Amino acid sequence: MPETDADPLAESTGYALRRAAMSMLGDLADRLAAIDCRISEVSVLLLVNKNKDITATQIARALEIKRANMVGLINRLESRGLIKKIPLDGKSQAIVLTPKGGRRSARALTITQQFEDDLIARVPAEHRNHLLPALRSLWL
Amino acid sequence: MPETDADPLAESTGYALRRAAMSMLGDLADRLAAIDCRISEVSVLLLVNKNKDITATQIARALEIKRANMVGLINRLESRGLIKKIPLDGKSQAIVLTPKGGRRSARALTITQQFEDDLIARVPAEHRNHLLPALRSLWL
DNA sequence: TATTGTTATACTCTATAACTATA
DNA sequence: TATAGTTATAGAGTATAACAATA
Repeated sequence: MPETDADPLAESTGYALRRAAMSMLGDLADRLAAIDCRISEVSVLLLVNKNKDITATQIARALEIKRANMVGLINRLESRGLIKKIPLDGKSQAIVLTPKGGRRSARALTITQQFEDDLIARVPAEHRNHLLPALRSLWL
Repeated sequence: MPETDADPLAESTGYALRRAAMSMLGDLADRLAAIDCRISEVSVLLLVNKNKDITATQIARALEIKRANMVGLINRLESRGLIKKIPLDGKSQAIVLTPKGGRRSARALTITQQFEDDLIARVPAEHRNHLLPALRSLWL
């Protein structure tokens, strides 16, 4: 059976970057299904946990999510009782974790840290310490 | 002005991988707009150019695209006169480049090779040779 | 029976434009 | 004037289930 010749994609760092990211995101999404959360939702929970009285706009800037797309994300977390909104003034509102959200955030942190350990363990030792700096150099 | 504390995301290889891939894909998509092609379309053109009489199902396997999602992709390329379908038997059909598709594929290759060079150039020299093998180890 | 191509459908993520109210 | 939150909308990628025709 003749295999397809994937060149020049096979030698492409860009293509490998996309495939590695897709693979990684699929794995992480599967693990986060255990706490009924999407990757984007967990990103918000962890960020809110670390930053008291952060606003939706600040979250959007930190995660490079468009403000318009924060609305559904925040509302979904709020409707599940994981976060609540607290008015800071007439215009801004802080996003804070509820007790339930705090517990969910803690579980999310456990899962993501284990995920991170497993991810790094798959990289051969001689390349391991180069990966994060290399990725950061591409992270405009 | 207090900045947001993005930890633990800031130290996460998984997060950096996602951000690097998103940044890279955005850059590439911008460059491919010059030849009015999406990234997925160019992937198909380059693959078809390298593999004579490849079928849509084989393309789908090589690029890890679901067969159902190949239909629109192939039809869009066909309606623009870049590829044509040639029956192999009553069930399978080869996807081949038209002359116009061949020229488009050549331009796509020039753009993607320049893109690749620019991408690699952004990685500090001491990490450069480690990136591709590290990514491949994560590419399940 | 398994495979190819296809239709239909749905969900996620991303993106822009424009509106309201407030700083 | 600029910013925060929001609405509406659209495009792109990805996913599954199911079907007809053919190997």
